[in-house]
Amino acid sequence: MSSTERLQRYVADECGSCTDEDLAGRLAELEELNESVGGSDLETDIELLSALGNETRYKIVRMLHATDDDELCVCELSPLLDVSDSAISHALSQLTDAGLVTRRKEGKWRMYRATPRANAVLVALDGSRSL
Amino acid sequence: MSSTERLQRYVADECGSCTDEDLAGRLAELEELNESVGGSDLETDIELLSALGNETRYKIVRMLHATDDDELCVCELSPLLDVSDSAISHALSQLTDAGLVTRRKEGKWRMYRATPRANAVLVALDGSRSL
DNA sequence: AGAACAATATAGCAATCTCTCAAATATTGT
DNA sequence: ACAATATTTGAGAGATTGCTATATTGTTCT
Repeated sequence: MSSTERLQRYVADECGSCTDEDLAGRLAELEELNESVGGSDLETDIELLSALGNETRYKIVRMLHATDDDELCVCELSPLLDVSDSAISHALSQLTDAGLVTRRKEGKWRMYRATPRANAVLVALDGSRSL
Repeated sequence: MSSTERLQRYVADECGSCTDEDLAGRLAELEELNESVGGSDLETDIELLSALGNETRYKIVRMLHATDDDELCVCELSPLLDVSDSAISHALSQLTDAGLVTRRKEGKWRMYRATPRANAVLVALDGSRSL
């Protein structure tokens, strides 16, 4: 069974009396929808979301977002996260790749900071909780 | 090596001349930070983010967000996603659990709709892309 | 230069995820 | 009731993830 056969049945169902042009129009609409979604930002967004969608990484970004000092070093994150330093470093690396944090050298310490985009997403999460 | 030893060295480093009270204060600050992060919304947020952080599911929510009709049925999503109907159904189920979509029966068709929260997160992603 | 230390990179393993296939459920039309 | 159809559910295979342990890099201090 072709995938579009069911769709045609559905459109016909919905539309009641519907010409073939209507069907074609609906198919074109859906195709357009599909193209609008498959934009170049898709991969970037998914990388961001899946990076944030993990307890260790989410907590890190939350802490960076919430701290008064704007930035924290690994040595400050470590005592608050029940994973190894190695895991924290991995997490920070992935968060950096995803555009959620930035890194700065300070002597032998590395300072991490949440990006504006990370802050925007967290604010949206907080603001949409009661919707 | 205790985890807090390194932190104490760091705080001492940063602070220059620092009393033990200062060290204790900083530790208390970090502990407070940690508690503020570990709130009850943590699991919900992570479920939402990891649900969105997958190509199939992200595309579904994007399409539901973008469509003029506000809702779509599986038969409309199917032709646009290179996975089986079964996979789409699994994806929709997970998105429902995560609070990103809602379901409505319409005869033998099931209509899906993005939730306000899903829309808010997508808007935040779009709005923060250029930051 | 060498020791100590902060952080990162590599390797490997266990757990989880994501898909497909097959079977089940629910609804409509005959 | 039966057949057809739309979707869901359950099971299982292969890919991916997330961690730890170990080795390595880069920095500071003596």
